[in-house]
Parts: sequence; C-alpha cells; structure tokens
Amino acid sequence: MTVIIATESQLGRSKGNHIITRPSLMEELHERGVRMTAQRRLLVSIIQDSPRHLDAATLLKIAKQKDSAVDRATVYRTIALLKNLGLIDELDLMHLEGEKHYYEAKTNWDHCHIACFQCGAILEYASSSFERLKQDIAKRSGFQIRVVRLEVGGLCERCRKRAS
Amino acid sequence: MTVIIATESQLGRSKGNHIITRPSLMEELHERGVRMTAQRRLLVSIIQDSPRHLDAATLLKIAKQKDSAVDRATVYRTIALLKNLGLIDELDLMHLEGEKHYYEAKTNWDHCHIACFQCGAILEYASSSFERLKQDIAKRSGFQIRVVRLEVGGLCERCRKRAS
DNA sequence: ATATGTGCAAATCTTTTGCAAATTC
DNA sequence: GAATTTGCAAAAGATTTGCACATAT
Repeated sequence: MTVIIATESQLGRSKGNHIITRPSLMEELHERGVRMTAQRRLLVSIIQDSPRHLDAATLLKIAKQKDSAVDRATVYRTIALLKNLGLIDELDLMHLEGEKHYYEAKTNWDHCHIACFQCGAILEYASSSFERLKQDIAKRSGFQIRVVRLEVGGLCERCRKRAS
Repeated sequence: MTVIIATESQLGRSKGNHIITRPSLMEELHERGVRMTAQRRLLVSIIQDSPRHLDAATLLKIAKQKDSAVDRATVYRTIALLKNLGLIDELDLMHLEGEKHYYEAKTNWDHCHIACFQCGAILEYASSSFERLKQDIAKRSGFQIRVVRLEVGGLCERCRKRAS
C-alpha cells in the first residue's frame, strides 16, 4: 500500500519564502522543439497531473483507458525522452514493492522521498539543508550536478510508536 | 568541520576528526547468531574486501573463481540477507550501466555517490552537512531512519572542462 | 536430528530492440 | 516527402522461486 502524506498538493506550499512548483512539461517540451504526438501529449499530461508516483506499468494502464492502442514500448520511450531532457525524476522509493522505478515531474526545488518499511507511506521533504548540501557537494567535488536523488527508508512516526 | 572527497580506495581515510570505516560483516553476522556456511563466508568476504562496487553478476563471477559451485540464487539470497540486516547498502550509481544494483559494506558514516554521466567515474563523498541533513529529516518527519541513499549524477570536473 | 541453506532449472518481472507501418512537421 | 514515432512481437537483463538434496548446529 502506498500512502502519500505530503505530495504535490502540500509540496506546493512553501519552503521558507519559496514556493515549490512543477514546471509544465508540455511547455518545456515545446520550448525545446520536441515533436509532439497524440500519445506523448497523453502520457505527459498523466505524469504531470498524477497525485501519486507512477511506475511504467501503471502509467501504461492509465494511458490505455484513454487510448487503448498505447503500447508499453511507447511508455518506456517517452519516459526515456523525459528523463534525458531532465524533465522528470526517477525514484526507487526504497524498492518497497519490487524493483520498478517511479517517475515524477521535476520540481523547482529538489526534495527527498522518505519511505516507511512498515506501512509503505511515502513522505516528501524539501529543505534548505538539502540545498546547502548540494552546493557543498558541487563545490567540493567539482561536479556540475545534473540529477540528485535522495531516498530514505525507515519507520514513520506512527509505525515506530506502534512497534514500541 | 572538514569534509573529505574520496574515491572507493581513498574512503577509509578521515572525515574531520573521524575515521571512516567499514565494520566487519563477519563479526556482525556472528553477533547476530546468523548461521555461517562456507559460501556465505566466501561471498561476505568478497563484498567486504572489494575495492569497487559489486553488482550481483560480478560478485557471482568472483565467487566462482574460488568455488565453482556457487549459484546465482545463493548470491541473491545472501545479498538479501545482508541487506535486511542493514549490513550492506544498495546503490544504483545512476544506472550508468544498466539497471543492476551495486552493493557495499555499510560505513560508519553515510556517504553519497557521485557519478559522471560522461566518463563513468564514481566519487564518494561524506560530509557533516549530510549528517546534519539526516538529523534535520529525522526530526522534522518523525521517521526513525534506517537507510539513506544519496546519489548524484552530473559531469565531473575533467569532463566538464573538456566539454566547454 | 532438525532446521536451514544450496543447486538447478524454470518462472517472473522490468525494460529494450528490430522492423514495417503510421504519423508529424 | 523526409524524418521521426509507434505497435508488435520477440529478446534481453535482473531477480525470484519450488523442490529435492546437502550442510550446519
């Protein structure tokens, strides 16, 4: 079971003085002159609007409800496209349910995903200390950072209390 | 506080005043009363001593050189055992070469892995800001953290300069 | 002696690919 | 019309599983 405690809705709140948003995938694609097909539009809008993290199989299932012709291969190819353009992030969510990958539209602030091994809840968390760490890493390592993935696994507050 | 940058081989140096070490897997297993077989001893010692990050197939290949009877299934079962006991960490290394997972004996300080998309170099990086972020996350989320995975992808200094 | 671990071979799950037909610009 | 994308079906890659036999305590 995947329970989402704070996702986009709450994530879009504020982080200090800053607002966390998800830039429009469609616009980004257009700006980069990417050829748009009906299926791409469909898949992209599903990813953009999904309230939960989608894996390839789920994305396919949802897409098929609108266009039964959509094929697995197209889903994977579209994911690869978006990933290579840096428009979506790939997550494992600590492999709580198998080895699949999950995807979400990139936010203007990186955030981490915290998964509860007990109940499967996923919490999203953005903080300025994360930003500071990124700066720190970039400066000291000399790397030009393109993607960051921070995932945490443990026991959520409720499960921790229940266990003890 | 000082922060160090190190590749696998250099990891084990120092982090400020602290020494980064990899506790003995064998001892940990013994302490927990885990039944030890010849193959477990072999696999565990390979993981413990490996200077690079191992994926299941590579671990199998190395193990077979010592004991040709070792089977893939045993490798996966041993990895699962160690992972569930929290004795090894699982990494993706940004999927630079396929979807496989890599494993390493846990260190007493969490560290992040930075991968160069261009040349494939992997840099390991431990810092006090990482520790601070972990504290921050634990406190704010109420989670009891068990595993942390921070992976970064980008261009290393050399590739960045070469590209421009 | 009993519980646990292992090899084998087959199955499962996720992702990728070659190619002819369809679509976009 | 040329270049790109798609469906299909097959392949590939990574990991898991059932079961009879072997091993550890």
